[in-house]
Amino acid sequence: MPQLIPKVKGTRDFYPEDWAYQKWLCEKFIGVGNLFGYREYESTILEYMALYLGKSSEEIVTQQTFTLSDRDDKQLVMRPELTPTLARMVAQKEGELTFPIRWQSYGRFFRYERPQRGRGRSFFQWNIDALGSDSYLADAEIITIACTLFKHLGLTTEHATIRVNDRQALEILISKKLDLSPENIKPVFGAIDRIDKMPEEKFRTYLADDLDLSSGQIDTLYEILQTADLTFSPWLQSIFEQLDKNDVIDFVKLDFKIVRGFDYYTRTVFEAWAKTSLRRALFGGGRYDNLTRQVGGKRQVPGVGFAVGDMAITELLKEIDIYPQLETPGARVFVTVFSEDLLVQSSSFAEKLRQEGIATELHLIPGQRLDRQFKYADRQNIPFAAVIGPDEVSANTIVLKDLKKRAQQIFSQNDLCAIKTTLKSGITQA
RNA sequence: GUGGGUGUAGCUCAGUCGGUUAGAGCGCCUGGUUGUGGCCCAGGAGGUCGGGGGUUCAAAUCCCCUCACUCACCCCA
Repeated sequence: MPQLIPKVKGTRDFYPEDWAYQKWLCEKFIGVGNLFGYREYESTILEYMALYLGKSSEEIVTQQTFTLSDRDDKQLVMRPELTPTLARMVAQKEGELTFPIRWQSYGRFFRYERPQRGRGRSFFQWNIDALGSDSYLADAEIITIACTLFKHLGLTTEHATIRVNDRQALEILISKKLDLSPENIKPVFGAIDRIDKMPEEKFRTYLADDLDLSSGQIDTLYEILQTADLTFSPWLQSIFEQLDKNDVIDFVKLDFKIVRGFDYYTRTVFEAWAKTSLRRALFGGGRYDNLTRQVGGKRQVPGVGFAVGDMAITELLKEIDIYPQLETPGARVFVTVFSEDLLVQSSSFAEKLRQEGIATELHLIPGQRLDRQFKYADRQNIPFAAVIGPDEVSANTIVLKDLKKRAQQIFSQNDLCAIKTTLKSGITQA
């Protein structure tokens, strides 16, 4: 006996009921995008490594990609994210696109990480981006879309929050107040999002020893981070005012500790976090104003967008108990086969129903008893069963049974009109 | 990548100071009822106890390795 070959670590199988959920989730995403006029697109899953080097997050590219070589020894990567691909697609056609463009995409992505709750190696991600506008309005629209997604999924400000920051303004503020040169600012930035993850003493030692900051600079840094308000960034102020007008401001707050690891973000950055025990970012995004040029485009096309993975958001829906109960669409009618010599009657009746557009299953196991056939139909959640036995054949009728209501009725085989009506309304009288 | 936990039937799990042929509930199959599914009754199938190695007269049980899952860290969707 051959061994059962396991599925690849960190990947998932989607059985019909699982897939029904995935489709539901996808439709929620795309539906929100459509509401704002975003068009769908898709691209390749395989990309060249060069597309990501120096632009994306270094850890993701060097340690968390599935890589392979093609037969010409070119290094290929299973896409870990979509934004560089989008930038390439835009750069390729920068002369013919009408800006601003609003695009969205839903697809599969791969990261070689340790699988965990809300994190796998193969996952789905919804990306939504606006390119060609350098106005704060584009950022406000993108964040509004994120909040609308929350609302459409049934999530409130109790469940999730979006933390927003302005990387550029914070950089200017810190380099000025700490008197740091541009090359010294990056490591300090990298350390900022770790401030809550270690005790203050330890963090101060780390800043002093590893980043060579004086105690005065460290005090100033603490002071800046603890007195966060919007005055440092007129840009963010405009965005927040617009979010207030869009009635989504309650989902959003300023947070200096959000800097994000992706190198291409230039200005606005944001992350959504669950407020429950789930310690996972639900989505993240920001403004990337130089990315098309970094992938070889001639023009600067400013962009802003974000990406939502399916796994963390699914864990959240489960945790707060709003994971939807969905039915997998199957047949409306199960046509039983009374005996093998009457198979032809049943199969031609089944075909007649299908020609009327009614989803119909014909019994497939020869010689099985009628009670088993009913049991099968019941378990499959098929609402109606049809019987054509010797009595029906001689009278040219069928028996149609409503399995939910446990009632049945006799119809002429030719009276498809009445049968169709009954299949919609159900059988009330036994 | 680092550190914990778990792995026994299709599912949920009992069973370890090592000791006959490894158990339960649910599910599944067959029959009771050869023209009717949710209940009931009777019977049945299904496990190399995750895999490999070791200790022992004897291993699901003890030891080592490995794999899978899982939680925390890291990072992030």
